[in-house]
Amino acid sequence: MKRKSSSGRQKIPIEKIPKKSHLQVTFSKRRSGLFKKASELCTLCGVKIAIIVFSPADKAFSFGHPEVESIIDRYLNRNPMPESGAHHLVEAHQNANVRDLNMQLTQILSQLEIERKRGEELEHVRKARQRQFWWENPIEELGFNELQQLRVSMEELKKNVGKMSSKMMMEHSSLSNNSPIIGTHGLGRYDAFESKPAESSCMMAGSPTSDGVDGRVGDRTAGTHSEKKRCE
Amino acid sequence: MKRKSSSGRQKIPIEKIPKKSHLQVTFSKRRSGLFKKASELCTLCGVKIAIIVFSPADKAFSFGHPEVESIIDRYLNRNPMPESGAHHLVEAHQNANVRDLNMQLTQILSQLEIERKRGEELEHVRKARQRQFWWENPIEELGFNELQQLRVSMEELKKNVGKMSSKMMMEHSSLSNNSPIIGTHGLGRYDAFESKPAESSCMMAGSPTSDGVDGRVGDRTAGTHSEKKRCE
DNA sequence: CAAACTATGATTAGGCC
DNA sequence: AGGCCTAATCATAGTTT
Repeated sequence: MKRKSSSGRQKIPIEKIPKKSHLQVTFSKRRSGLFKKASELCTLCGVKIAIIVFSPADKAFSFGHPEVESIIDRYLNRNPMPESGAHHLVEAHQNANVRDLNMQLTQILSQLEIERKRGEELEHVRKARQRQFWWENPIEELGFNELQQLRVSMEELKKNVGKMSSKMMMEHSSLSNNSPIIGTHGLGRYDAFESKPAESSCMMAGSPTSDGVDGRVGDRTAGTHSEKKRCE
Repeated sequence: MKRKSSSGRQKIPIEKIPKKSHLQVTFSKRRSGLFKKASELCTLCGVKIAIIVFSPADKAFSFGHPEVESIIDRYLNRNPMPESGAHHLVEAHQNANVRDLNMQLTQILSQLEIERKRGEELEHVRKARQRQFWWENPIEELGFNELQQLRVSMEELKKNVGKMSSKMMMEHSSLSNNSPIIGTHGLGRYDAFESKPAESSCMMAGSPTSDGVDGRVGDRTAGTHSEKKRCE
């Protein structure tokens, strides 16, 4: 095996990177980092930010929340009065595509953030639950009433999972290639008790590699609570 | 002596900070961090960057190398010609992509919501199970497994969408450039920002600045503000 | 060779002064 | 606002594909 696979992050002097390829990589990474920071600042403090970057190859990269143009506009004429120039509508429409794109992107990013939090919350619940499972000490007393109730609950749950999984498969098959998500082999039957035949279509491929949640150090923001609702 | 003068840096969720004073501090710190990052990116890669931030109190802070205005100008000056047919196609394509992304995201969100509900149900079941005896009911385990698998799948999907989203951002960002303009402007001569933050290129605009307000007026239509974006 | 992943240490920022 | 102390996050080099 290897023991010391890398020397870790090195300090580099803040001066122009001579090596072109290296520069390109650094540029990409740092640009994303910058945009990410900006986005965080946006949501944390609820402020408006616009960033324009001209790459070494003179490409324009921009980040804007809510939109680059409105912020620029406000900056240029520090006159935050409602715009009345109707004659600019034509021009505005011409750029509508780009602006709309930006806006949608902003929304998507924000939604993604929310979704990520949800996922983490779920995982937390799952882990806690798992722990409980292990810890659990069987009690010999069991009321028939409660057992039946539990049974009903499980049936419901199973049904729901089945429905969901088939739905997911449907939607996924419409997706593209690089989604090694749900396999196509059925797990056969797990209808250990009264089950509807309809749900035999529920099949999940266990992908053991995808549980890298704990392995990744960065990128995960552990939301602790946040019961928030979506904005339609 | 001191034992543990602080608990160290804590993780905070990326949502709007409710406490006003805290928000102000965070804003200041992160803003300088952002500007510093930008300056490093400037120096390292020799690129032009302009950042405009409107503080919670609506003050304008800006960072620019070489100057905000020139960069803004360049950014704005590169899209007055709509009749290039090729661009139209590209934009349409990207819009389609984004729409598609949005659609998928919506689906994911709704699925996630369902999953969350199931999670709650599971929690309920778990609580019940704590009191009950369970050894003869394998169905529960199966259901749990399925749910786990579902979660894994969702995570995969989420990652996928995240990647796509980022890719879209990159593509979109680089879209707005298509005309090679002047690139020679003697950048790369400013050395370490970190030693002296008060360089000429970094200016915090407070209030006066009179600022000739060059002819750049208007050109904005959608004045959507952040009020409606988030539901807190 | 570029993209992706990992290990690791530099850097940032949250909680307190 | 200005530091200190840490933990969280990030950037980088090395490695892999």
